[in-house]
Amino acid sequence: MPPPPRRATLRDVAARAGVSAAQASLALNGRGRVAPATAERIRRAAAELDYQADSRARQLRTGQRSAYGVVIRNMRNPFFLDVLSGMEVRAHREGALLLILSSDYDADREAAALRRLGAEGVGGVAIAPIGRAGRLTEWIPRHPGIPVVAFNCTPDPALTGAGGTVTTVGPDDGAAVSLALGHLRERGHRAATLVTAPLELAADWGREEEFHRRCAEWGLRGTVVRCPLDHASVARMAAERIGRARGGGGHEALVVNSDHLGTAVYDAARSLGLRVGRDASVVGHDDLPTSALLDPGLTTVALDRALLGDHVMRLLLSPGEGTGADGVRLPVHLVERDSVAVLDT
Amino acid sequence: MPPPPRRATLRDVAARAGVSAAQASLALNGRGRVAPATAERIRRAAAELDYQADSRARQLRTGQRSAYGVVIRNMRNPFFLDVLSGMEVRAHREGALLLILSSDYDADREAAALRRLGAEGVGGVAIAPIGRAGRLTEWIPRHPGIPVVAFNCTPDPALTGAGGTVTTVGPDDGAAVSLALGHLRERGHRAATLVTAPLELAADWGREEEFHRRCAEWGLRGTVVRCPLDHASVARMAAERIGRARGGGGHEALVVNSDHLGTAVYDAARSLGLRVGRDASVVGHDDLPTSALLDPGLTTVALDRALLGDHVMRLLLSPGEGTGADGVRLPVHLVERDSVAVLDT
DNA sequence: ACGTTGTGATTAAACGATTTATCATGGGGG
DNA sequence: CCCCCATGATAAATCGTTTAATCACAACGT
Repeated sequence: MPPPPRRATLRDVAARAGVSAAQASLALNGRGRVAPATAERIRRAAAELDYQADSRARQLRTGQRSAYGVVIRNMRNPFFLDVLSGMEVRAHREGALLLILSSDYDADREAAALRRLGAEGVGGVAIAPIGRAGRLTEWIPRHPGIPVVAFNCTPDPALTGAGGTVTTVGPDDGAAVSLALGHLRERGHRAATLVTAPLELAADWGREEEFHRRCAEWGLRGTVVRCPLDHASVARMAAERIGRARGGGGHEALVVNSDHLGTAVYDAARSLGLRVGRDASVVGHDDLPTSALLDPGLTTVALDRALLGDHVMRLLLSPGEGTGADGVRLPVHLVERDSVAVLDT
Repeated sequence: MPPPPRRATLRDVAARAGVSAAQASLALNGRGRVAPATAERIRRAAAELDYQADSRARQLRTGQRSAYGVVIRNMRNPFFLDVLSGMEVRAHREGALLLILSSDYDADREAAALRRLGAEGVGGVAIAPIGRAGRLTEWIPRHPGIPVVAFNCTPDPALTGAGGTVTTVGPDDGAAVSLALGHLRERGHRAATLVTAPLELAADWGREEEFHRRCAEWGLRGTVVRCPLDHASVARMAAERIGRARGGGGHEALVVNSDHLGTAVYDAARSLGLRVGRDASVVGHDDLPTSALLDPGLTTVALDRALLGDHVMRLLLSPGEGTGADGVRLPVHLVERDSVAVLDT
């Protein structure tokens, strides 16, 4: 009986070609001095055995790395899918692999994921961090030379100062806020509410600062409310605020950081027997596929998600290339639909 | 100047604990005979250095594998996102990692992805195959002992017979077709059209066979049309068919294999100035988030996508456990909305 | 006093690839 | 005739880990 078949190894190829393993390696990588005839024999042997170098062994020896880690906040948000897709396209072009983990908005899981990726010998880590800097600041100096790209968050000096090559890429927070607030202002609004995550989870505090600045500049009454970013919590919070505003003869205009939460606001309005775009206003973020289909359509601040993914991957593959101190800020645009009421002043 | 910092290695830990690398390894893995005091010293050293065993080296030595490959058809379909999410949850519980690649409906890319995963030393491969069996049949015998789970496709004898541990998990095609056709029949339809991918891409031919069987059984006029499964092609095809049916005084009822394509039918109807659910009918598959928001709501055959992912991952981790010859068929249910017209006969 | 047993530690070999140093051989030039 | 060099091939070290084989040493029984 033949031995149980196993994947062909370099020795097998060498043996079949009647040559040493060293020659086989050199020939297949086209590196050393190998007689043309021998090289050909080796290549044929490799082809016949369908030889493929064990990537683990190779990487162990050479120290090079071809897998890249991606830590996202959760796997159910279509937003990430498009980002991943953008990353995948470029990764495929460069022969890189993507290891995908979810932190699930949990700091411990995030830390565990990072540890794991470190052990796995990954060539870089793209992460949508939760909270400000967090455990990432500890990880970075312990993994020197491994580029980190933080995406979808505000550039954090604590991070870039941690020693490694850290780049941040995300939407241009300033522009996003301006767009949302500008739109509200144009439609006659004098007040706006920014809905953001609890302090320990929020990674886009830049947007918040920008919000205050703009409100001051434009004389809007700006409020920031922190709220767990799940559907139920946001719906509850929105219902409460919309109700209160209406009671006082006012009008609640919410700016939420995802279209997912926009729909929560719709539900809140509906539960109050009110209609978004008339009795209350929302501006979302991301322009998800569902947003155009809502009734009324959700006005939202959008960016090219695949482009975001592409940038992330590019920065992972050639770190720090052509980026300023505060990373890459991607252009955003407003998708104007009907979720913002026109107020006559 | 101190040497450039690198990740701590087992030797470093051993050195710091004043002991040999072997003892360090044994102590950290709790395997051999090591004095309690020494073990403690080693553990402390490891903790101080934040040591984490290099997974590549370990796997090279032990032959164990902890990464699993996932080859999906394309990354932009939210369907896969939920499947991935389901996989990720279980993978995380078992300490497994997910390597995600996209075949992009291209046989060569699929083959390349498989080769790559083989070289990467994955512990198993989950794949949503394109076409019937395809290159997968060559890959399997060359990678003995590596479980393969084909998902979202009809069980293929060519695959299960290829030597390895191959399991198929997907929706119960029979039930899905029955549900769709049954619904049409209840609403007075006497004819139905199944839209499916071109032969070389279709992985769910079982559904087609079932379609014919049911149509015969229920006396429906069943047509199968093959069509590239992108929005434009389906829209064109649908417009053509709907127009023709109407011209002949009939009514076109399409069964499409994804809600993505359902929206293409909506567009086709709209371009003809017609309304789905009245002038033409569609039954989709998957119940995507957008489907409920369409106007009229898209009637669709759905399954629990996270459960699918969970099954896939479970079968990857403990191959062949409690599964019959034709794999796991998941229950499906009909989400009844308004995209199917009621015909009075 | 001496072999036995057992404990705790070390040495060394492996995993599969890459790469440096070494070696054999034959031809050409002095 | 001898030396040197180019060419093509090989042996051996290495990456970081695990693990089988070995070893040092003390305690113990007879």
